[in-house]
Amino acid sequence: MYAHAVPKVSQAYLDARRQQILDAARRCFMRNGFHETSMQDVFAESGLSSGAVYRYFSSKDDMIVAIAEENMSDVMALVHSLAADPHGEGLGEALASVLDVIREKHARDDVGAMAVLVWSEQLRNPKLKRRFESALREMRTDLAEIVRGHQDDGSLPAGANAEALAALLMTIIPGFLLHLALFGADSDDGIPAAARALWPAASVARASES
Amino acid sequence: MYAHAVPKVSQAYLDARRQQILDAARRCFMRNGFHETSMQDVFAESGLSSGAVYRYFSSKDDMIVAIAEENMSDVMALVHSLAADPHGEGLGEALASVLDVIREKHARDDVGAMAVLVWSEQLRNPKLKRRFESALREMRTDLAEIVRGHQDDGSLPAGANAEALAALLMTIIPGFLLHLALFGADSDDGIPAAARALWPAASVARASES
DNA sequence: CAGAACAAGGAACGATCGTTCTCTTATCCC
DNA sequence: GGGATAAGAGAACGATCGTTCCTTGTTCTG
Repeated sequence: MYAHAVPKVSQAYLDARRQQILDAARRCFMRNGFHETSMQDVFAESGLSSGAVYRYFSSKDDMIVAIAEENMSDVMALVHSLAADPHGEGLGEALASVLDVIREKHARDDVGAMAVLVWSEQLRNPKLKRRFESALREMRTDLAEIVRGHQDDGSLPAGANAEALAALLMTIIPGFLLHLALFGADSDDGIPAAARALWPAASVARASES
Repeated sequence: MYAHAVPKVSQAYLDARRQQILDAARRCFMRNGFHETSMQDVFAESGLSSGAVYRYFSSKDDMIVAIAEENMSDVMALVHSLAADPHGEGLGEALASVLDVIREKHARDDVGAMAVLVWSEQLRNPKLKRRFESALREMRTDLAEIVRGHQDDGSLPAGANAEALAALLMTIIPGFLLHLALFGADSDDGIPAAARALWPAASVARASES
């Protein structure tokens, strides 16, 4: 006769508390890394007790995975939305706008530094590793499609393997994330601009060949 | 059990012991990361006692820094030696041979995975951060010189900022290291080949423009 | 051959770790 | 409004951490 297993507080309340813990944990992890951060640090930062936190996360590892996946899908979404909508311009323009958006996101919440933490964690956590592998593969597939488009219009060498070209171009994204983590979002690299210069729009490329 | 306590001993002996500890530590760190590895793990892996290990390294952090710097300068040396001797071919060929050498080194001793650990550590360790920053800057300067050469022979756009182009190309190296750490040295990516296709030697580029 | 010098061994330390458990407080339904 | 129950607090736990320190054994020096 358990007609109603009614919670004592609203779902929205529970969600808010969970997010409050995740936000605090993120700040801690960003400050000290996953394994140099103690649960006591998270309790203090969140303003909650161990009992409360352990109600929402069954272990420290659970929390790490939750945050890692959040960061992973953030970057994924960024790249995917821009890859799906190729802006009509050249490959350089597409790549540059991905990098610009990543830089903005890094200025807002240090996505580069968190990415580095996640890469390192993923080496040891099989669950994260699987997620990360499939995320990268998916991004590479998206990118290969774009590469093929640019091979057709002549702005990329037609003979080359599109998947391999995509894999090469893909490495620029983690490389840029590391660059941001190291030098900051304000660093005066002209990396996106360099991408635009290196792979100009097809019409420009054709014009300059005259 | 073991050859007990060796007194007054040659410098070569001391160096060998130190290296024995570093090698053991490297294996441990590779297996479990820096902070998930305990000193007890290192004692066991090296076959030495805490007393012995602490004679050679004053703290765990000291050991981490020693190993991180070793890995950093390994990669540095690899890239530098190939960058200094540009092989006469195109930019793609130069980049591809750097990547090939890095892949071989990864097959031998997991340089990609260790690099990821170091990046993450460097976020929190100011000493490592400084070393890493200056290492990257140095590599970028080398690379910018090469870029300028290829701008002069027309295989790269002359109008673009050479430093920024170098910074963009640089991101490929950590990106590739991460790729290796994730997918392994045997993964059937054609990334070096893609680099060759993307930036062929100047003569080839000129010939294909006909 | 005595004993100084010193590398290596390993027990032990206090601190801190992640987690559990008990108790209090707040909220809901009837 | 009272009983049931969930949320949260916080003391306490055993384990394990990095490190210290005293001992042991060996080879060198004089």
